[in-house]
Amino acid sequence: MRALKYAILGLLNRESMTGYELSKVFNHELKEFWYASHSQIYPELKKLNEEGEVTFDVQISGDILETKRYTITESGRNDFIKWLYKDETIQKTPKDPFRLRMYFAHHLDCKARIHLLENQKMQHTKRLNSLNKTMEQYPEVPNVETDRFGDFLVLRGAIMREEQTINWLNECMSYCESAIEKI
Amino acid sequence: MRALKYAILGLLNRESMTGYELSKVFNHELKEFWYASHSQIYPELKKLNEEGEVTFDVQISGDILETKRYTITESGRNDFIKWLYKDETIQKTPKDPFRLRMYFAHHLDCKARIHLLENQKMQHTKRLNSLNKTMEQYPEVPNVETDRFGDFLVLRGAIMREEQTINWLNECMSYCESAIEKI
DNA sequence: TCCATACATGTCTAGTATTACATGTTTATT
DNA sequence: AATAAACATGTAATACTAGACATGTATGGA
Repeated sequence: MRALKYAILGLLNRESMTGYELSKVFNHELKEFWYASHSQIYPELKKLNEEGEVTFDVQISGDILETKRYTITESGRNDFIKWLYKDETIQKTPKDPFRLRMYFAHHLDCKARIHLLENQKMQHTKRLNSLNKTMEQYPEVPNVETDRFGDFLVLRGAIMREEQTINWLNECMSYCESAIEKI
Repeated sequence: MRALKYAILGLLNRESMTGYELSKVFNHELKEFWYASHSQIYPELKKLNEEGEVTFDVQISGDILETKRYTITESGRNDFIKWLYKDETIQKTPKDPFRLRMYFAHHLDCKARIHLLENQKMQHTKRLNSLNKTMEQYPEVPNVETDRFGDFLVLRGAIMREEQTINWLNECMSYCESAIEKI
């Protein structure tokens, strides 16, 4: 599948970047649907270069610090566009360790369960707030032809995902609470 | 983290099972939040046995076919319960290759984009229908003390997740369609 | 001038996961 | 009697990912 390959090609297709810059993008703008650490990015760039998908120029920052600025090649661009059009089977539902825990939750007393749920809710709420903050940059739907449109779509998706998760957590808590009241 | 370890221990804590049976559970009941293929399960069972978390009895099905029925040990049960109570940091948002694709979608014309979105929607709708079918087994919320309660919670979560995904796909399509109308 | 933070690039190891390889039995249907 | 599908258990090769290890430069503030 090599999703990382296409993620990198897609970004380089916007503009030439260094490995370090790619790394920052993965851990900020893209982090709601893809991410990679520098220990994955540097080897992948090396491989893409060997495959002729990207080239690089060595530049000097300051006095001696070398940086490699990578640029997508024609072949890389073709591969990227081909990948973009591919219809795909939906992925398996992603693994979720918290849901695994809740699946076995009847071994916990209700209080412990609610505590775990509250903890999750707090963290998801934090994430949602931060996403909503980012959304303020988009007072209206960006033009479909710009790359800001893609940003906007996945940001909307991330917000909806967090809201839905919080709804689920609330529902779980209310079930547990109504069980306590029955006693 | 070893989530697979605890998933297996949790299931064996319900009842003794063979590797083959575990494999079926992972690919059916648990598949909305965890899964594993037999090539992961058999080595993990071997390891858990070496660690003293599970024991097994060899049984004969039919004339000569040997099957190993695994049982959780006291130590395994303790480890499992300890894991169950652990508060945890929420995981990173799961990677999603389709959202990655949508992020770069402005390179696609609107028709192609809608086609991809429709394809996703169809598949998620199918999954949602099948989940709703499963939900028919639960005409009411099961008792909190039973393991059916956990089943029910994660099933509700899976349904909400699919509904939300479909909402997002619809929203994406409507943005694309309104862009076509403008022309 | 010192120090902290950010910039910048890489490798290595361990853990996790997927797919293919490999083998054989049992049961139900035709 | 033949065949297909399900039962049953494993290993090997490959891929992916995270975290630690390793090294050094540049910049801005105290």
